[in-house]
Amino acid sequence: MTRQVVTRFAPSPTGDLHIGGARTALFNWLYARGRGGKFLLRIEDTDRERYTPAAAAAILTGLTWLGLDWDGEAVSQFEQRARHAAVAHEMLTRGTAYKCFSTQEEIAAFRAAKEAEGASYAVFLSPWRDADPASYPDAPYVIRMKAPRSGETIIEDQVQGRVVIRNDTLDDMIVLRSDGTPTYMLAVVVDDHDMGVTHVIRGDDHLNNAARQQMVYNAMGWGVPVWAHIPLIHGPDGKKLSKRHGATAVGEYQLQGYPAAGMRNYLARLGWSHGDDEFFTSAQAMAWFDLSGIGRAPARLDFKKLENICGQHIAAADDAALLHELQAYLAASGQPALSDAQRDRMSRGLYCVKERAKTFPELLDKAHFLLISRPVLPDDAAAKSLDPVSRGILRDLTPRLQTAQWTKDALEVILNDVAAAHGIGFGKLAAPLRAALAGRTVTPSVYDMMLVIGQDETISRIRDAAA
RNA sequence: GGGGCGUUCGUCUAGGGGUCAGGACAUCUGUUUUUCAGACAGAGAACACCGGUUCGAAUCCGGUACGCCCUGCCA
Repeated sequence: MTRQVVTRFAPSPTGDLHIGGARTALFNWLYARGRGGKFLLRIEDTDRERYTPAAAAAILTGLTWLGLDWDGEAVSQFEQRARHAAVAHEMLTRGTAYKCFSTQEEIAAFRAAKEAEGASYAVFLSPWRDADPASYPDAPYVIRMKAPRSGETIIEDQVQGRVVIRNDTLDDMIVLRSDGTPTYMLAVVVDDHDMGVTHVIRGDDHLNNAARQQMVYNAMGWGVPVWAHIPLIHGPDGKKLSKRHGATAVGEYQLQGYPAAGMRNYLARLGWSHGDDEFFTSAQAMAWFDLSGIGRAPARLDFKKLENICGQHIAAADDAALLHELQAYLAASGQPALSDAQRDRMSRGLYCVKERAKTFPELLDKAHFLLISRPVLPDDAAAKSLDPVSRGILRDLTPRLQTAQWTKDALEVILNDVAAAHGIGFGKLAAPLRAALAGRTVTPSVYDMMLVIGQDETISRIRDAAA
């Protein structure tokens, strides 16, 4: 019988949700959700000096915006510290860990001595590893894992393959500090075990750590989870992602108006592939996602591709859902909400603007003609199309429009007639009409605009411009 | 220093002994005898390097270079 899949995302709350972390969360989410499993969240907040509640909240906000829902309550690693300490002491009684009374000065001296012998670096070998408890001083101590000194530790990684690490390159890592608090290496293992995590999918910066952690599983006699270490994301220049590359926090993407579905699609495709599929829904991604599709090389962020994918998602979105997300964007970015009238027009006109927008700001810009109210103020370029001759043509147009049937076919006949009557091509008529209707030179089709804003508004706007 | 991982068009990637090395984004060039925007069509563009195994290597092996990660009483 196969166990239910349980994955987790375990960020440390040191700031906003990082784009790389977001992708790690996405992979875990996709893997669990695609298999009817559970996706858990744990905040690695054991470092109290760096912990801030605001940072922890920012991570939840980021995940929520991305649409990555987790099962149950987010677990606080810090709150499990008593359990961690208990496990460290159990390792002591099992003989898989020992008390080490070496001070940091002694450790530094040990290394200095080794370096003097020629080694530029040496793993610390504690003199207390096999010491008689009777010789223990009454002094602070740490608990170190009694790691195997020879042989090798093998990580069967679903992404990296079989990774072999010689045990003599690893030291007896500390599992419990002298103040009684657990270290990360102990805490992750205990928490993952306690939470029933079956698959650990995380950044490959943890690949080496996996060997140490596997030793803890073994020391406690626990089953080892399935490992999958995914490569990190780099900036467009191939260097490690940093503030210098612009947006690194998912919150920034939200503020820039990228749709969440597009973000998920783009992020999923970064480092993972399903043949040549580029554009897909989250439901498809869940069905397709598998560890075997993850690559081993780090990927770079490509904003052009992100935009392209987002544009496809906006174009394919259901109008009502799109309008809803657009309003959420407005609220999140601190912009004024849509009035009832604007929302009404938007829902009628979305069809002719959504195919040309890659982000929400762009969508808003393309929808300018249906957001504004009279009088329409033409921008400089549009004003040039409204010369005296063109205004005369627009004046000839209005009577025809007043008696027109408000359908595309009927309007097409009228516009062509008027253009012909003035001996000009359709384009020459469309330009001033566009300027009158939208005050812009770049707009949806003039027919769509007339249909969406309606007969009265169309005629009024033309009259305003022709006056 | 030691250890681990990586390297296919500019970018994301497919491909895992025999392929004209495929797709997507981006770029360039065309087309669009009624619309700015765009849409469409086409083109250029890659197996890091050096050896080895093999009839045959982008694919397997070794090395080099470069990059990243780990090497904390951080996570």
